[in-house]
Amino acid sequence: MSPSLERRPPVMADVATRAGVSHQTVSRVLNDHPNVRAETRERVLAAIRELGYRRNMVARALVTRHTRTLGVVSFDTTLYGPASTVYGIEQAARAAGYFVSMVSLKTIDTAGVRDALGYLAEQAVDGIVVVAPQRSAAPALAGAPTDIPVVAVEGSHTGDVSVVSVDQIEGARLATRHLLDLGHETVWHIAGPSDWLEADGRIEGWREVLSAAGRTAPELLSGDWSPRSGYEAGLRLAGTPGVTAVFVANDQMALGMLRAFAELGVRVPEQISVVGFDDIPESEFFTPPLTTIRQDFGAVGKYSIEVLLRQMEAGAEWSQERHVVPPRFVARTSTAPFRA
Amino acid sequence: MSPSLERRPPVMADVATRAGVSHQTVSRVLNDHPNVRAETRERVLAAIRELGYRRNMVARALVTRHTRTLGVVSFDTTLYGPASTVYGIEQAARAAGYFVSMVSLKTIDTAGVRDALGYLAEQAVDGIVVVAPQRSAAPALAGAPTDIPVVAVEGSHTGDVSVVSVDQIEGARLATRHLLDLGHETVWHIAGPSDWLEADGRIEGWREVLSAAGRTAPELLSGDWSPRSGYEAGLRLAGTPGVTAVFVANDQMALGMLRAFAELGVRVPEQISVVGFDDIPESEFFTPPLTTIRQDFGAVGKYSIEVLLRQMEAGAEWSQERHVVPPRFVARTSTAPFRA
DNA sequence: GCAGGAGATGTGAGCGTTAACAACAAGGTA
DNA sequence: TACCTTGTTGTTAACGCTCACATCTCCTGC
Repeated sequence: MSPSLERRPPVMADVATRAGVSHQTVSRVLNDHPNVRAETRERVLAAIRELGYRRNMVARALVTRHTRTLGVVSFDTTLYGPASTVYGIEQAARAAGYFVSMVSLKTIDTAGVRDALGYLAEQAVDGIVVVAPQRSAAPALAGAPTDIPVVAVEGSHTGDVSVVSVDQIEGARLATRHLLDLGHETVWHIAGPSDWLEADGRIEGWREVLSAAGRTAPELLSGDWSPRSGYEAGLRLAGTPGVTAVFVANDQMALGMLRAFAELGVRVPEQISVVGFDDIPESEFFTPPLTTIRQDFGAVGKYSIEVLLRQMEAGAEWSQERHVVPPRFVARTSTAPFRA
Repeated sequence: MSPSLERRPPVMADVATRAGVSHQTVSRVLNDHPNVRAETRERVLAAIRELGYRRNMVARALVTRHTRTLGVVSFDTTLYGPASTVYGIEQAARAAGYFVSMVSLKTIDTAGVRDALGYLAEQAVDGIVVVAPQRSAAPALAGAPTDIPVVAVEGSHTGDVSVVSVDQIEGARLATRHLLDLGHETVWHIAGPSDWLEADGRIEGWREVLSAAGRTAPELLSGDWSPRSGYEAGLRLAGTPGVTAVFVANDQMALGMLRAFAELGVRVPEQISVVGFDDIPESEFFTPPLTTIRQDFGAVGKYSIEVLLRQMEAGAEWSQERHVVPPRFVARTSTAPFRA
């Protein structure tokens, strides 16, 4: 078999031969090195075009020790929040000239996160963003490989990794305060799963505003973020006397609650006011349109890449940063003044 | 400066020295080569553990010409459909021992897809899945690099790439037939954006069933998948006499329509029956719960990886495959028999 | 008119791994 | 005993690129 039959993609040396220069000059052109004569550059570029040459990033990475790839570890990217965050991360990363290698975890646990970090380290990514909103991910982050910069999104502040997150406590404050301002005596809360840091923050903000106003916090209910769990909480609340205002920890559970209330003939907002959290695209069209707290997931993704790039530049002695994105109150028609 | 201060991660040669063997033997152990004495293997593994050695996949990729990375090009992974599909792809890829490099496009156009494919080719991915449901992506796929296997998800069947998709036509048939079976004289349809192949398929199935039943198809309305566009279509339809059944091309637009009907006092399903498409997690809790067509996005992702891996094994002469995932009718309470 | 410097290009080594082949020991067969 | 097989290990050469350094040319200034 003739070796010429083995059609291999052209390499730098082929381009060099064709352009009548050395491979090093080709490299210079490709890397925008200043000291190349314009005419030579043109000749090299022409050869590249003619041969359909594409630089082998693997060989390049071997010597530069940079893959220009960032790793992203995330939990269930089917959910709107993680999906939006990862989308923001990906956009920002590409804008900065980086690729993104994804690892989506089905369940977040220390071993899962540690494995994911291990995979990515082996892949030699230049940096890692971990979107791990559960408390159980923290130990894995604490024991992360020290030679790769890591940024946590919505993660806990333990360990020495930088964190970018939405101010959950402030969001909960906004929601609770809004309901109190409408004249409600107190506000019920449907929390997220107990392992989630976001759920914690929302409980904290809710409790804080309530006690600052001298109100007693009602019994805490909680769900698992799903519409169904909100539905079940709604069924329970509808049978509880004296409930006039509910702050639900996310929009999907709020949707389930609205459904439960509709089935039982409880009118929203006339009888009970409901506030959600997240502001998913659907919320505006719920029945009734949901008053909620908007999280700017895109901004979170963007900032996480900013912080990560900064750490990558800083090299060995990066400093731990924290970036907090403010939430925003979005008024719709699922809340109304309290009427006895 | 002493060179020992330059703490570099250990390489294969370090492991070899420590274990008292050659680097090639270390390589053999790492690659599960059979011809290594058990005792030697143990010694090497011990050295690996002690040194915390991790194989450099970049160097490996340079010589094997395989990166064990798959590229995924997708459109707006914020949407439930693409997000779920990509999630399925990622899970299946990792199960098969592959990493996933993501490129999310903000808008799908020929240039965007071509660029994305170019990036991934440069990254030397072993295969590419393109989730490009728009017709305008097709030309880019047709001119895709021929040396990397490509599978299109929900893509058009032109060109020589393999395609995995949900049977959109059949889904539309199920929806339309269901409404006719309930006694409705005809069925209105709110289509998706005209550039989307899925929108086309749903129109086709709808038309087919209608004409097979000898009914005339009403004027075709269309939206952009967003709840708002469904809301606007709903406003229009509510003012149109004789509308008793609507098949909406996705659940989000159906949500908007339900909202419009609620505002105008049109009762669903008593006055108008509504069927959606997708079965997003929220649909079950709409007011009323939405009858819809479920797409198994996870299966689509899984099959796309299966097909892709098959093509990668086949090497140069792979054959074009098509895999169609059947949709499923999901009955809820947004539809009812026609009552004059 | 020639030293000195700046710009443009080429040469050789090395990144860390796997592939191909060589080498050697141990055991079985003629 | 000689010989061939089989298993185990080592040696050397790529893979395609960038880096450090060498070389050569041309321009400037005294």
